[in-house]
Amino acid sequence: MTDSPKKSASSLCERQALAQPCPIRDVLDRIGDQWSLLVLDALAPGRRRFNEMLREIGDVSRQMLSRTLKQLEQDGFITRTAYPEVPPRVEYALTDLGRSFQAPMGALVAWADEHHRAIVEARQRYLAGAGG
Amino acid sequence: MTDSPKKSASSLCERQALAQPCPIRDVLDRIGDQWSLLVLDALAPGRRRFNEMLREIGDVSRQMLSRTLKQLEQDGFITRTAYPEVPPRVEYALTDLGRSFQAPMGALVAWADEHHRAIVEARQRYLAGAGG
DNA sequence: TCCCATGGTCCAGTTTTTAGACCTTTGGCA
DNA sequence: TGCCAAAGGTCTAAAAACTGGACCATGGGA
Repeated sequence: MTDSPKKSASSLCERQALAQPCPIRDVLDRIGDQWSLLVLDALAPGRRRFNEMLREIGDVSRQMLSRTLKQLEQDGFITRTAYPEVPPRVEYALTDLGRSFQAPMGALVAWADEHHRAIVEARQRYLAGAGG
Repeated sequence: MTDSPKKSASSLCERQALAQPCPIRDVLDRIGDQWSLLVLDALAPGRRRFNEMLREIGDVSRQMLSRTLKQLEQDGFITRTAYPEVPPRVEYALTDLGRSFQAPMGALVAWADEHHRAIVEARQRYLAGAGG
């Protein structure tokens, strides 16, 4: 085939040909990183403080948690409320937008839960057959 | 520290306290990287060759595409078929497992599409208010 | 008085990702 | 006959991202 340009339209953008990035690529850049989903999930039950999330997630570094929270706040998924106390208290909570994201995230989690076994098995098969 | 165990049960794992990682963390580690979702999506319409995907995704490096494909194959999302031709031809395609993943991914994409505007607005609000 | 806790930031060292050269083999073209 | 292109990767060096831990300011408790 001669590199026909008729790449059957995919749901995600084929490329950000235009300066304007496509919605999905744009969103994926945020929630597709290592921590965003975990953070969003940690906030699902309710508001949380910084160190609380740090402990809860467990393997996220302060810097990444800080950065992730900042980005999620920037994109309107969460709110940040700082109380002028000593020691300082800062609480993070989901916005309506953030809560609305729980539906697709839930679908993802459910899928993962349901198919985890199949994945583990595939992995073992692969290692048995190709990797040793 | 007493490490109180009363962290309100979240849908994602709180921590991989046990050697056995929780399903979701495990799955997220794979599809939560920079490229997996894009690759999976590129394969949604049908089988694809390596360089084809490289061009289609556009901003993925050869190495990362190669690595991502290998991992997705390892986890049973896709198959790799090499034809003994010259120049070599290798085709990648979704497995049943991979196809089953399109549902939750679709939910994610739909959400992104629907809420992209809100996100962009939130971002602008944030910049206007806090960043300059 | 000293230390801890809070929410971050900063720094240095490590890991991951990138861009680009390179590999192998055969066909097309001059 | 000689040279380049194409395919699907791999390798390397440099850039970027991430990590762990120190550090900041402040007030309460030991």
